[in-house]
Amino acid sequence: MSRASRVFAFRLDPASGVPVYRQLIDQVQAGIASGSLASGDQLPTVRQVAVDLAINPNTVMRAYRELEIRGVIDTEHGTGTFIADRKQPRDSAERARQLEQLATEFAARAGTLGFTVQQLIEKLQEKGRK
Amino acid sequence: MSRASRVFAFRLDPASGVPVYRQLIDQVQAGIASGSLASGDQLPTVRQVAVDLAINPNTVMRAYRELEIRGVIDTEHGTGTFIADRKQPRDSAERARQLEQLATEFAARAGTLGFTVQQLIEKLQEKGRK
Amino acid sequence: MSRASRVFAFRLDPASGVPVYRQLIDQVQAGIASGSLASGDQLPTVRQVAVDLAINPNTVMRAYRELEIRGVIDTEHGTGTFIADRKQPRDSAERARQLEQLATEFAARAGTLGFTVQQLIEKLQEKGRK
Amino acid sequence: MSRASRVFAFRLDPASGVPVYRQLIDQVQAGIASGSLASGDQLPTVRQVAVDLAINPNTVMRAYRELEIRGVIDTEHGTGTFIADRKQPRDSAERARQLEQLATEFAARAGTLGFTVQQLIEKLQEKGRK
DNA sequence: GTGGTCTAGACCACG
DNA sequence: GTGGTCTAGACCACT
Repeated sequence: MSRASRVFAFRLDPASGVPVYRQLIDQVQAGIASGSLASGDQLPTVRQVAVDLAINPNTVMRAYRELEIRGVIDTEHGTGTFIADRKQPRDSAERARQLEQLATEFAARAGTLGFTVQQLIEKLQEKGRK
Repeated sequence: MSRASRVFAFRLDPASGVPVYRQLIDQVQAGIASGSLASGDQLPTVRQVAVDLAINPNTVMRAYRELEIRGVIDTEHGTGTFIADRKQPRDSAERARQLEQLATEFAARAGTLGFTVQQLIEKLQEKGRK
Repeated sequence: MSRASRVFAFRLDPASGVPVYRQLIDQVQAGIASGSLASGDQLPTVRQVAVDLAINPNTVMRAYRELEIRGVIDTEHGTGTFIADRKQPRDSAERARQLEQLATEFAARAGTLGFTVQQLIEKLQEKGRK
Repeated sequence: MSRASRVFAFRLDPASGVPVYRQLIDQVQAGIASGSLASGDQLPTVRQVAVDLAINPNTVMRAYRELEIRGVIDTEHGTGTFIADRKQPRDSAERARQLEQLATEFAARAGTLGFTVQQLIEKLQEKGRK
């Protein structure tokens, strides 16, 4: 299987209460974190996503635009939308603190919803394999 | 420790994009599913929740109202709000959805901060060992 | 005249070819740079701007949203939109370079359009006084 | 130095939000207004501009076409593109608009970078003295 | 009454 | 064909 044939696909959860554009943003960011999206990869076109998910193109564009403002993607007018080069990380002490905080909050949220940390780790690993 | 002294506490995640009232509803349902809330348990008052979380009482009221409509809680005027007797089916599909959503959200936030999912998993495992 | 009575007003130039939402963004940023907008100042409401300029509220919201993503303004749901606290500047060498570059580009653009730098300085001073 | 050897060069500002074809049109008009372009002067070819600015020839063609429609330039098939004979009224309103727009844009960019308009003015004056 | 999300659909800009 | 801007209008969330 060639890498180029891999297609990034969005999925919506209409029951989640999370706004559609936000789900799209989260999935791109999660794709980058899990390694399924890398710098230079092309995202599906605005219209393609709109058709696939049966949503309005404007909603897709809004998500892509916000990702562009944040520097996560580059859009090239008339060409397509691509994952941007990762900007260099900040100082490492600050980063270690951020990771610690994220993990702590994650564990707390899991507990609140009645899941064990182990269950969540497994779910994360599953996402990484996809 | 008496059961009645157990305090159910809500937590909000402003970064999640999930509407506040929806987070409240989810946490009550999750508490029931996980066993930390059982029939007859009292929920904190609308005012108490509003003060604790620094949100508008109307928002809390709306969440409680929707839970009452669903038959999840009983509101006894002048007394308080309690988990209803009615058996709640442990909606496993709903719980799977919440787990999925939580994992996606944190993978996305890891990506936003420039971490990989693998780094997050390692941090969580490290915390689990402590 | 009390400071609080000062009202920030947008103006559109329909002949400029610059997208409306972009004109709004630029005017907020210019207002901050010129000192006519400061941290905590409230911007006119989305609907008010839409009515004043006879444009669609969505266009205004788009401008405000982009400013919020960039950290220039804070929006408080149900309350209004406010100029955010200035985030601390970066290291001074980098900043001096940026200012130098901006001034150089400014002078070049002025020349291309057939204006003298002096004319532009006067226009900038005029904007600062408003 | 012969007059014909003078080269008219376009400059693009990708940060301005102004459409490319519009920037080209403005610069020709400004060149005429400021006297750096006069009747009979030849403009660079469509291909040359496209290569220099790394833009699509169609974009250049569209700008030239619009200028021709306005009577600002004459396109002589197989020969080149020239500033038209017809007297161009020095449209002072249009030039005032451009000056205003330029000042607003740079004030906005100063604000984005965390500078005040006053700082920008001082830098410009400093450059002017050199 | 404040901002927020989404749809439908038109028209523009760029390659 | 790609992305971009704007309008009109509905319905939701929060104070």
